[in-house]
Amino acid sequence: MNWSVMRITIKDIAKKLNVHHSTVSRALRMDSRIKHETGEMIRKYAAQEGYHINLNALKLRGSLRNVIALIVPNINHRFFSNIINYLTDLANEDNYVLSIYQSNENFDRECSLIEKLIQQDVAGVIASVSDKTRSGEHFRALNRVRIPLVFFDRVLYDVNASRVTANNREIVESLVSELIRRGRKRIAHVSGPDHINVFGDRNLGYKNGVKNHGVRYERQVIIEEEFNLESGRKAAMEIFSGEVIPDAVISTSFFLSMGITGHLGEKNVKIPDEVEVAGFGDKLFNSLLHPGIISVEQPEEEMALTVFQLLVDQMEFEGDPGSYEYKDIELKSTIIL
Amino acid sequence: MNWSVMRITIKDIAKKLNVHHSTVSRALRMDSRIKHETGEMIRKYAAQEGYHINLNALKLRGSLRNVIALIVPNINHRFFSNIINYLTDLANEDNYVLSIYQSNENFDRECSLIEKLIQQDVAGVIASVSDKTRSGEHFRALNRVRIPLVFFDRVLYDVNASRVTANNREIVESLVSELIRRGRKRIAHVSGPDHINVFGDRNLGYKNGVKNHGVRYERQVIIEEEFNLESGRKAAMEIFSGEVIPDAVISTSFFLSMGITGHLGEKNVKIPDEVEVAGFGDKLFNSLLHPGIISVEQPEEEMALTVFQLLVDQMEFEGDPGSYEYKDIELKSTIIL
DNA sequence: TTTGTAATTGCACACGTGTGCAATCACTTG
DNA sequence: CAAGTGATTGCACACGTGTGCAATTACAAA
Repeated sequence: MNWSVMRITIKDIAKKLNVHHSTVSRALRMDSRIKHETGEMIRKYAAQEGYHINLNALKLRGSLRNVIALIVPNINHRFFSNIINYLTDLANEDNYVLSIYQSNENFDRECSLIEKLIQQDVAGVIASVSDKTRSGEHFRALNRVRIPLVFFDRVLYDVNASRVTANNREIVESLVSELIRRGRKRIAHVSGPDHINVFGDRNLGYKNGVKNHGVRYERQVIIEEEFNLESGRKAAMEIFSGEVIPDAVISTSFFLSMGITGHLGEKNVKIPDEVEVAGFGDKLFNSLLHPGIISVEQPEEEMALTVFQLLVDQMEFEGDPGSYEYKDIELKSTIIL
Repeated sequence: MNWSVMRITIKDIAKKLNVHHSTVSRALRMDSRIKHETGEMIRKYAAQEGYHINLNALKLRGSLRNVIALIVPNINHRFFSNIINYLTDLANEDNYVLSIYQSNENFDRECSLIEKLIQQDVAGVIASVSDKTRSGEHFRALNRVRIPLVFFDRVLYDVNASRVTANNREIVESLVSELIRRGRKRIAHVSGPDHINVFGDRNLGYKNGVKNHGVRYERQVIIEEEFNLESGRKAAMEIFSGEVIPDAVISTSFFLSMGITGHLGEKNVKIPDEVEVAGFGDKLFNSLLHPGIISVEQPEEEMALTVFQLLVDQMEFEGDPGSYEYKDIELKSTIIL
């Protein structure tokens, strides 16, 4: 549709009504300097002709920056889609438009997305990085052009940005304690690679946990591939194939939990009697899957709120750029029994 | 961060290197008319200074339209997030950027989103409307400014647009047949209001189905509020409270199914022996919830592909605007036993 | 009527980029 | 050396909007 009939502009309106385009501009913006009568005539004509202001012109002039970009690894994930829900509401309340992008756990796409955001001159960026991302070099481009940036959940530490995370290490330590309190002796852990802070922290929490309680048994399976039913099943098979099998499993993701409980179900292992399963992932789905499952509820709403406030704080900061103090905030998750 | 250090532009580069900005522009675009040596010097300097092209300027000139906007009612929904996954890939392959927006089932937000998209002059719009939307008046604004539009799933018929839907009526008819084939005599239906095509079609399919088979029993509960566990529970309570209770239930949404099976579970009703449950919703989650559940699998990937092709077709159409033939395409869902 | 003042509108420029055309330059050929 | 030719670069304008300032108009007071 390149023939795209030229959209009507203030100049077109001005020409028709024999006024200057600046007069039209003022009339539409309800500038008090325009005679009421003239203004009404212009506004009426504009409405009748279906005039739409051109935001690209405003953005070019630098008089409009109303886009907040959100980059998530995968929309198809309760945690992220819940965060998105909260953020859209918050952005709308403050008259921002939230543009949502997903990297699809693809590093190159993350890079090109960032470049595109810079080129568009967005007002701010909120990001949770892909699981392939190991360095923040590409995000530093945002620093250079002074676009405010807030990481959440999966964060990077080699970039100037505020960060909001959950207390992943701590909560897994607590999970271990809780399981031990319940009499479990052999707790296994199915998680992701250390280079992603979320998993690294949880892995650390697991190790600390078993160490704190002087437990000998330690069994951790790191899933490098995608988290899905299949990888969860494979992990479960691996864990439960040896001679000494665990009596509890902590899983780092909903889909892994699914795979694990699926495998156990096939083997007729009773949950939670024989093996207790605890995991991250949506409370609702966890409880639907298995009433007995212990789940970690992440502070999603609070996280969205905090992220948004930090971003706005940065966007509205007026002082010397170098003097802005980025913040690292850790929120508390909850264990749902 | 209003102090936002002025981004470097081609004019800045031109000034530093004592050339005209048009020369810089050409050099960066690898125009062959620029002497190789000059070009290299310019590109080197630009890279070193961290130059980023300003897309807003390009968009203003009209020489760039690379944004496809996607409006969904709710991202927090497997069907939509799956579609989003497919669409992002497709858009990326064709060098479009997919900007995702959610109306949150809010009519006003849908309106203002559309207005914003027009103001930004996006290349095309893909939409699935909110459940509050009854008229397409606000979408017709896209027609007026000639922005290509494709509806999917929840569509409107009073707007010039292509439409891609699943065979909702037909598949529910088939569901009814299948249930009857399995010996069920009293099939209930839990669904949404008629004014949304998706539900209207399914409701019709249900009615046709029972009529086709000469079944006397007909029980349909229309949920006007949000679809969630609670509304599903309430519907189940309503259906199973009377004297004559059904031996099968068809549910129109995953969360409703959840609520229904939850209620039946509490009453110790055996699924699928005593009551068979069939429903729309993600195959994966349905089967996780209850192995015995019958689920309708919608052709998500095919739908995304079709939608995208129709949009591209429209965007690339060069003929007389009035002569473009919008298409209505119905895809086939599958019943998973 | 004249002057002064307030109300109203017009003018010119800026934002960053690309492009048709003219101008300059270098170099070859006669 | 002059002219012709091709390579290279500069110039001016356009895209749509907003704003400081100047210019014009209208109206009231003297």
